[in-house]
Amino acid sequence: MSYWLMKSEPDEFSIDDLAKRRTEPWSGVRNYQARNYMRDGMRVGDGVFFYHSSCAEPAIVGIAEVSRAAYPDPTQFDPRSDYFDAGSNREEPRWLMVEVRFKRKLKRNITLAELKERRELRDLILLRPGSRLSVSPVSKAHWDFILSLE
DNA sequence: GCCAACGTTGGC
DNA sequence: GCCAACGTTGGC
Repeated sequence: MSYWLMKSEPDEFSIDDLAKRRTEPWSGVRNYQARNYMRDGMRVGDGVFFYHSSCAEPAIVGIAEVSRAAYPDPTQFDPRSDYFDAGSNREEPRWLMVEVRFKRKLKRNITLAELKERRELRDLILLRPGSRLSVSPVSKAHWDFILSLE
């Protein structure tokens, strides 16, 4: 079992939205590294930290799990979608997505500021300078440590 | 293959 | 809204 962190802007899709929907196709990832993590790494049942980005208080706010492994993201084929990619095609889809299922909200939000204070987390990909990956791996040690902060 | 220009991300 | 960091694009 592996662990991951996925970013979402709460104005677009928040942990409360996921709680209501129960499961959500994670469409719109248009970064090759993030796609490769989904394709090569993410398996059904993997743990996911749900992170709120681009907001007043960036933080890990909840836990989800992978409920479906990578499959082609249909929005790449839809000319009306913001995520349309004219360079992709159905025979060889360029972009993939996974589906995630809500597990629970954290008892309290663990803020980016707090994560940065913890020496134990200095290698967390989220905290690497300039890291903008919307999907990134989390080691079991980091996963367990972050949960211990809850 | 290089690299400048451009667009995006995301914290602040 | 600013801007640093990064990825992508496209001319050469």
